[in-house]
Amino acid sequence: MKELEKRYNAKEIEERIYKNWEEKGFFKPETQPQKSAGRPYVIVIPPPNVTGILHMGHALNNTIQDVMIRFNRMKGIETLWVPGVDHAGIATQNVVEKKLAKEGKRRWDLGREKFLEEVWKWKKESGDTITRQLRRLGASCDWSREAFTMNENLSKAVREVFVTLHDKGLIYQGNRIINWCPRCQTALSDEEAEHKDTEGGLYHLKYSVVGKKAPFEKMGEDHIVVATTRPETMLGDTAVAVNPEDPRYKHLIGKKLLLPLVNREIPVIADEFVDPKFGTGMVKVTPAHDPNDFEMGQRHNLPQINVMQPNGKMNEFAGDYNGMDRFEARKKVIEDLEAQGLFLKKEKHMHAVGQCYRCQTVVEPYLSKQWFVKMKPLADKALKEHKAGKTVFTPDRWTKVYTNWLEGIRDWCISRQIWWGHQIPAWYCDACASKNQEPRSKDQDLVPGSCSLVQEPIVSRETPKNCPKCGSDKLRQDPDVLDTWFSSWLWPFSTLGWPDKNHPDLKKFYPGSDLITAPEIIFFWVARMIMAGCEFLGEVPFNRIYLHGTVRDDQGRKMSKSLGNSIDPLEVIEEMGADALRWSLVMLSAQDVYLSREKFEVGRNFTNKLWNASRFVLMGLEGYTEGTAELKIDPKTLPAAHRWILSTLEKKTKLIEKELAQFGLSQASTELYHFVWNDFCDWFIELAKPYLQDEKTKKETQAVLFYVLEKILRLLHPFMPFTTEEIWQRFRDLAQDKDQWPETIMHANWSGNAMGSMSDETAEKEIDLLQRAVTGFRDLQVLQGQSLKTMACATVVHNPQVQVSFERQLPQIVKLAKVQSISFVDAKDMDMYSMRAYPDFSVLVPKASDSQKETEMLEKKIAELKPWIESMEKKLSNENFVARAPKQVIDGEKAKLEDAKKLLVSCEEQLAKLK
RNA sequence: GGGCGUUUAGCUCAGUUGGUUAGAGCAUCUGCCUUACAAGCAGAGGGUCUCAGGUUCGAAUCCUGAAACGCCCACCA
Repeated sequence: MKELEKRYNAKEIEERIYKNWEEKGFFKPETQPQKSAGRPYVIVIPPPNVTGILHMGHALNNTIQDVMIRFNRMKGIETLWVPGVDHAGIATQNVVEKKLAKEGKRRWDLGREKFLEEVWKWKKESGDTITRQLRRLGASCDWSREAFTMNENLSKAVREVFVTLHDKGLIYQGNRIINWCPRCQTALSDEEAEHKDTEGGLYHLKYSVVGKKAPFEKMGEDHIVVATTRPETMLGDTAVAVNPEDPRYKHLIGKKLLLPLVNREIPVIADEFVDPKFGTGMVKVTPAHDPNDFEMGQRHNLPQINVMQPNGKMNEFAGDYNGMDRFEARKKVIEDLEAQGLFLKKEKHMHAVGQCYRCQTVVEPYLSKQWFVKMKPLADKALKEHKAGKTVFTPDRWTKVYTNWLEGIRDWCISRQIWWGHQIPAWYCDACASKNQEPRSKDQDLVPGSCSLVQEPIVSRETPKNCPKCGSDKLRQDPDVLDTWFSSWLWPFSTLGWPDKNHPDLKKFYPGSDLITAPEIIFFWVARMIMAGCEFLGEVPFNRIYLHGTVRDDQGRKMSKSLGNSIDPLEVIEEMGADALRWSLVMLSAQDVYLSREKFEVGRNFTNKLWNASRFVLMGLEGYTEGTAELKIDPKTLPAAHRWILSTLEKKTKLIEKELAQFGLSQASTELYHFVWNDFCDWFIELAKPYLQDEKTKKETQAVLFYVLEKILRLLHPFMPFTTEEIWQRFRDLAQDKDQWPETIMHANWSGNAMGSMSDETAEKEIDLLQRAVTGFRDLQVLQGQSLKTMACATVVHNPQVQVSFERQLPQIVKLAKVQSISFVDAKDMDMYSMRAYPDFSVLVPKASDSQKETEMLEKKIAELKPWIESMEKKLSNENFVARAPKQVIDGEKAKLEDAKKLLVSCEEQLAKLK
């Protein structure tokens, strides 16, 4: 037998073990030896960005998934965890653009094709990083099924979905106000604009009534005042609106105003939207730069004047401000208005400003032509499935977040003006375009956007060669690409071979079981996946959704690179091992995880504890040749300590299984922690030592140690796969029935093969008594500042039944309490001793020379007991209590009261004698 | 403006459908290198369960209200 090394070498062991697992194909469902007949357990990974690196959020998310996967695999359920990465359109493009910027180049300098080559090159170089890091974490994904959103098949799925929805009329093009990121220069969906409360200004501007000039005399007569947060957009104003019922301004409706700086005449219109109570009750209307104004513009048939370029600089319609950045223009507009006496004031104003979720740039509500998905019909299907109980959220509170969003769903803007992604499968015919050269209206010229052709596009699964109308081969594909999430929302089935409806993986593994992810992406991803599943497969893609906490730093801030507060999981792995990282994360994951470096010590210390306990057990097994996965001894013949640990093992196993079945990972790990550390290491190993010395009990003790620790390894394996595998292999080497043991602990049954019940209440009571007695003696020794190794101690026991147990455990108590001997004495002799009292018994040690401490101790105890007894008596004499409380509670309280009274009497007697 | 969450020991958090003197880890203090483990062992101290009402025989737990902090959503310029 190989002995375990004195120190656990995480790095060496973990790398070696993972390599072996993967090479042997242990992660594939196909190689799993024991499989039950039911449905398989399937998880799809939330695909990390292809160029990303592993951060703590990933570490937590993937640890949880791996625990669930390994747990189910060991339960004998066929298990598949599909891994993969996301092309992450904007994010990846930004990374590559930044790289180019260092060489002083922009993407347009290269052109589309060259640029995409660069991105693919970058993907090749860094694309493996994240999956390599997931392996380091121990993730037991089936890498043979690794997917990538830009793979051939996934791209095919994207086209299939686009065309299907288009044919159903659920995908359409529209001129709308969307969120525009001037830095990324693309449209964003509503979800991609993060609203952040910002203190800005509310600027009050004066517009003159046509024919009047500053200085003005009366507001509402010769001029009006509008309030705006973005004064530079006034250059695109095409009206001013008032509420039709507002008596102050009724007379102005239909009058013309002179828009300053650009000197355009604009009408005063009446619209219900205007809230008379806000600002001045007059609203400047800029249909091309504000969603509300856009709506109003539609209602009143107002022109839309776009005054901004896609990069956030003003355009030629902004007159003198052409070429100026929007924020610069904001300042200049105010300065110029002030010079003309048209700037009234600036008020401080808190409002939510949208920011690009990829680069934090302030987004601009911007009018452009984009592709949209009509979401209502999809959302309705998902809601129907939810009402049928098909989507269960844990924790439950997220359910409402999910359904509320679906109920108020808005159309999804899916086109992006970037290059990295799935190009939209829509084509325009240049020949047709030039033939029916419709004169484009002025309005349309004012609307930028890359797909602003008037022509109806050809939407097709296959790239068309010729125009179906005129036969020309001069087809141009829509330059836009699809939102990254447009491929992600197909993930649960595109990774399983869809749109091939007969793909064996799809047939076998769809729908999946659980989705495990962070709540931040409920809308982006979770809800959309469910909608896609319902729409295209007619079935929700997973039944349970577990949303775990967010990883934060110890001040509660989100971990992020820019804040510099992130802890690199790989550094932790390097330093303490993946198991330590995993264990710590799981234990902390009851809710949001607040991290600091020291928090990982729990995991490090625990792996170390397990390692050392195993070392001890394996050393103690020297010469033992009867190790088997099953206990071949009748538990009834064993000493109480042995029966107790077996009983406790069984109890805890059930408890942990229950927790894991309902995503109680943190609770399960805490139970395990205490079982292994306190019950097994602190008590059982210590109790077992003398039995190992004795030839008569040696073998049975070895058998129990072997059995229990081997089961502990199985229970722990989902959480700390590496350490448990390493140790388990040593047990396997030792096992007599080696052929009964699978090649890896991954394939061993999680709770061991079912045996007769080990539950043993008598043993549990006996060991509980032993523990309290030992603790009592230890406590007294410390209190008295003396070792009792050479002293005879004593005990007083009232209950004859307890007396029997006590006698049986006496040698163990002597040993563990480190006292010379223990004898039973009469209560009347108690004054010769110091005492620690318990309900059933008292432990006594010879008195210290000074009785000072002794008196204090007794007085304290009495002071504690008296009020308690009083309140308990009151409680028990309460008729209502006796009438309504359950019998067990009453009996328990009564027994406890009796014990306390006895105790009080003996304490008082002793105190009297002392004095 | 809506919705949600949190508030328990110095710190981080558990606390299962209300029920036997409220628990753990870290930190602190005391004593130990006891041949598995000093990343350890054995002990100790430390809590008006945010506040105010209510329901109940009984509340950290249920209800109402308040405060503080945090998160999500929202087109009031």
